[in-house]
Amino acid sequence: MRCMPVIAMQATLEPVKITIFSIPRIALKAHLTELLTQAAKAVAPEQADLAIVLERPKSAEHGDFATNLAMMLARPLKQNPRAIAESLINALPASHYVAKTEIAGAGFINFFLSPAAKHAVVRDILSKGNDFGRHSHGQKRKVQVEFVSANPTGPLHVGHGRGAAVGDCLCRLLDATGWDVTREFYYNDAGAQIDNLTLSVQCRCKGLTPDDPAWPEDGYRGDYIVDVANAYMAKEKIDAEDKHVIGAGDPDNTAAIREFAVAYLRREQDLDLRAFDVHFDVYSLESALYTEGKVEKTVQQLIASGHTYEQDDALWLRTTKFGDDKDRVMRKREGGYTYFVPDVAYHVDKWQRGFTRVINEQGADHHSTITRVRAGLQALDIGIPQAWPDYVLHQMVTVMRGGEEVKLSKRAGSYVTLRDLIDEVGRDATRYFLAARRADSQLIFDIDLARAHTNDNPVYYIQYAHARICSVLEQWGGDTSILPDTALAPLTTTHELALLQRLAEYPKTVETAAQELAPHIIAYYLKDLAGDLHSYYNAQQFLVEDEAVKHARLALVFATRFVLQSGLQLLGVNAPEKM
RNA sequence: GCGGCAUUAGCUCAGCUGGAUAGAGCAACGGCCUUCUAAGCCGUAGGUCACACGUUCGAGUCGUGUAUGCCGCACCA
Repeated sequence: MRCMPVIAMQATLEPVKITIFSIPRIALKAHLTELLTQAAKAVAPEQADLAIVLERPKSAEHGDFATNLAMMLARPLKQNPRAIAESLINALPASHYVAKTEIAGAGFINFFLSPAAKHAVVRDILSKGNDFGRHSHGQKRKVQVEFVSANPTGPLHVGHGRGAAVGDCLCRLLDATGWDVTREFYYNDAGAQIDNLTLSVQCRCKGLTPDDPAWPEDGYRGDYIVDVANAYMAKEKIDAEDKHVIGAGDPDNTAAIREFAVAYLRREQDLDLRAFDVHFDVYSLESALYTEGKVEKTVQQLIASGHTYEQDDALWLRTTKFGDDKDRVMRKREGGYTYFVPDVAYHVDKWQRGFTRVINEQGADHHSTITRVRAGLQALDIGIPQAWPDYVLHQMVTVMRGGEEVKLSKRAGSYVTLRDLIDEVGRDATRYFLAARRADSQLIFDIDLARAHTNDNPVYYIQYAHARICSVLEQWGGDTSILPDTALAPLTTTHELALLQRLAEYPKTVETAAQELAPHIIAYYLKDLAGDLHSYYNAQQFLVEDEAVKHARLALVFATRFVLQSGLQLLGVNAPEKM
């Protein structure tokens, strides 16, 4: 059958009568590592410090765990790897958890776990419920995640949507791994873009259109500007997050227009985010950094640090000392500060609030700010680490509809907004599609696919797996509280073993996704898990006559349901009980 | 020109600290509903992992170079 593997059976296999309540995957791995360490000590005492690597083979034929230890020892021992592998296996202590070992390929040692070891994960899940897969590695340390941070100059577009989906999932992942997460949104409500917004609204108030010769060159041309202008002229009341503004109705009152327009658009963005089920703990305003004197204070400290200089009537920061390719202007010739100055002040504020870990999720088109902000923080010399804060950058989103690209252009106003997507394809599908790709690769959002209620659509595929389980449990009608104590010995088919294996990988998957700040790993895992469930479902009946078999299978799918729920929750996607 | 990201099946994309025969989904073709929801399953076909060198037992993965695409390179944000 298999191409010439040397099978070495363990001397003692029998007494698996031992009760295994819960063997986390990691403990199993540690157990095998210990066995190998002892074997290595016997075979190659000189190489005792060699790190033992155990990995999960891609193919089930290669067992549940494999090690390349024999290959690593081949060179120092000057022996054939397969011969070394045989010696290692002979020196391996017996274990209840190991059913079989074999040598394969160039000298891999494959481990096949006993059924009891594989079943353990079901008990583990059913005792922990939705907590299965959660870790406490974060030790309740504080982490702040800043994301979206759109300028209040227009509705959120798809790019912001990607930031919202990815950022929110990051928060959920960090929370699941034991961090104390603060979600923060930074509004750039000061500066030139807001002046431009104010001017654009004012022009609309006065009846100008973008086609008019008097229309400002960089003015915002979108129709939403008309809405803002109309609301202002109609003296509407805006209830924003932290203040209430009433339109003055006077086209010449620039200050009033500015305040109204910003409040109006902030409210719009808040509503969009709420519809996306994304919520923030803290909203920070750029304007507040000015009014509270934090910008000025930072500037004074930078000057005091000696890293600034005056040239051409402007104030410069010597960012080249901190890895930038050229120095940057801090205070412009006409007096105002450039954007990165309040941004540095903002990050000083974050640091002083005690966030030793900060993650900024933003579009890759803002990449250049990273060096500048970090340089400013380093120049202050207040003990901030060089690589602080962390950044997660997402690449551009291209929206496709009917096989054609829908162009994004904020200034032109003809772009797909986040709200458009939510309305058209639904919240779940939008969130899934925007979070299911690696952040640093460009994303093509296919509206037609996302809104398809067919098996093409991975969102429904996953949700359907969950709904199927719920349906089975409902038809069974029994009390699920008996399932955690069910004997699992009847679970022996390849479908069942595959599902058990997948479930056991969940905690590691969550940990990896959190560590790498990569929510898409969860999305892919869920697709695979749903696939295992669907295959199982089609291959075998769960509600069978034999009570022992039925209960064992129900325990397995019940456990699967918890993991599907937990994973979907990490993505912020619903787990419907019926579809 | 400089910097960042990318390049894997016809299309959209995975591929964990280097490991065994590179994987899904869609599209194509062929099967499965008197049985727990066919929003599902099973099978077939589809590849010079952009290219070239290098590192080593072993490279899609690491290094250097080249090509192509996107993004950035303001006294905008």
